[in-house]
Amino acid sequence: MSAIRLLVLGAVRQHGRAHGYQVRNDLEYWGAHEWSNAKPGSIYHALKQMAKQGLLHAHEIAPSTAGGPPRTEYEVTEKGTEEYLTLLRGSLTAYDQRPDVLSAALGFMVDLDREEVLELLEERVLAIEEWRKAVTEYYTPEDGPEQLGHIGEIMNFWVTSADTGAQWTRGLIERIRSGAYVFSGEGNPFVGVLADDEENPYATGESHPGDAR
Amino acid sequence: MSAIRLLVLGAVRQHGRAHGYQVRNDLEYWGAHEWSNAKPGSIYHALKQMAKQGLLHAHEIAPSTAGGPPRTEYEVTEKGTEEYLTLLRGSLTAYDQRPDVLSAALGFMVDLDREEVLELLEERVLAIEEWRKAVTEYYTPEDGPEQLGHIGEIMNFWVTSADTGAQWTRGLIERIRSGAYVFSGEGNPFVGVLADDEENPYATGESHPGDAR
DNA sequence: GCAGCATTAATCAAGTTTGACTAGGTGCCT
DNA sequence: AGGCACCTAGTCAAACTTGATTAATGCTGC
Repeated sequence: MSAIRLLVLGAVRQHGRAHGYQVRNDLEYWGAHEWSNAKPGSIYHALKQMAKQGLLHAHEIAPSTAGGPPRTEYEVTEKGTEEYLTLLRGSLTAYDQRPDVLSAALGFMVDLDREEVLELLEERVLAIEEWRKAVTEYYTPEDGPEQLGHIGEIMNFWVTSADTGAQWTRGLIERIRSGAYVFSGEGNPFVGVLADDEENPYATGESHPGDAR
Repeated sequence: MSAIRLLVLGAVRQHGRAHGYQVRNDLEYWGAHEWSNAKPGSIYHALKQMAKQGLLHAHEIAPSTAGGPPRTEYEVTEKGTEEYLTLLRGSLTAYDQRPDVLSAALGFMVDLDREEVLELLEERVLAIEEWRKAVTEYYTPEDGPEQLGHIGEIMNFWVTSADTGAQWTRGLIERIRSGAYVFSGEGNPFVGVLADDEENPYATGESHPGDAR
C-alpha cells in the first residue's frame, strides 16, 4: 500500500471540500512530490477510485473560476473518515520500510490524541524489534553468517535500517511526550494547507539534485 | 524504478539460461520476496517485457521435466548485459531512498571490479550529502524551522535517514577497501543460485511477523 | 490402480502508477 | 491587436503490480 490514499484523504479533509488541483497543490506544498508517488495521475485516480468506493462524495461543480476545465469537488464521507483514521493509525504503527508511508502519517498524526499517538509509536518500536529478530533468525545459516558472503551485506543493511528506524522513533516519542506539537483536542491546531488566494512559497521550480526517482 | 528488472536480469545471468520458475526460486532464496516486489506476476511480466525489448532472448522449450505447463527459457542478450550493468551501477550510486533497489544492487555488486564499486559508493555518499543539503535548504522557512510545527518531523525523518544511509555506506566502503568479499576478476566467485536439484533451505513457509506489506 | 493432494509453472483480471498530453483562460509585451 | 508564455485543471494510454486462479504432472496411501 502506498501513501497516496492517506495523503489525498488527509488533504481533502483539511479543506472540508476540495477539488483535485487543490489537493495536488497542498501535496506539493508539503513537499510530498519529492518523497511520495503523488503525481497528478495518481491523485486524480485516487479521488475517483475513492469516490467510487464511497469514501469521498463527489459534487459536480460549475466551470472553474480561474481557467481550465470544469472541476469536481470532493468531500470526505463518514466511511472515508473511518478509512482515514484506520490508514493513519496503521501507518504510524507498522514498519513497512517505505519512508513515504511514515512521512505521510507524520504529517497527519496531530489528528489523533497525544496519548494515542504515543501508544501507536510504542507499538511501532515493538514491531521493528520483532521484525529485526525474525530477519536475523531466518537469514542466518547454521554455519554462521560468514557463509553468506557479500549477500550478508543485504541483511546487514536491513538490520541497520531497522535499528536506526527504532532509534529515531524513540526520539520522536520523547519529543512528543515532553509536550511538543499541538494534538487533537489541545486548542487551535496547526494548519498546513494553502488558502485559496495564497501562493505556494515552495512552488515547483526545477527539480532538485539527487532526485533519483 | 523498482528493483525487479535488476533482480530478474541478474538472476537469469547467473544461470546463463533460466525459466521463470527458476528466477522466482532464486529470488526467494535471496529473501527478495521479503524486501522487494518480486511477486510471480511481476517476475513473469518483467521477463516478457524485457524479451520484447530485446534484453532477453526467449527460447521456446519443451514441456517441463517436472510437472506443470511447458516453460520458456530466457537468456540475457548483449543489450541485456549492457542494461544490467547500467542498472547495477545506477542503483549503487543513486540515493532514491527505496531500500529494495540498493538491496538488489548489493547482491550483484561483485559482478563489478572492486575499484569500480568503491568509486560508485563514494559517489553515492556524495549524492546523499547533496540531497540532504537540497532538502534542508528547500524546506527551511525564513523564520526558522520551528515555524513548521509537527511538519518539521517529516524533514527531520528524511534528514536522519540520509545521514544514517551515508554512514552505513561509509562502513561498507571501509569493509570492501580492506579486502572483504570476492569481486569480478578475483578468482572463483561466490555463487548465490540454487542448482537444479538443490532444495531451498529458506523455502517460504508462513510469512514472518512484522511483514506489513 | 486410482482418488486426492502437493508441486511446478504460468496466466489473468483488476487495480495502480507514470509521464506525457490537452485545452481553456489570463496577463503581459510590443 | 496579436501573439506568446504561463497557469489551471484534468485526461489518457501504456506500463506495472497484485493476488487469485488455472493447468499439467507426479506421488502416496489404500
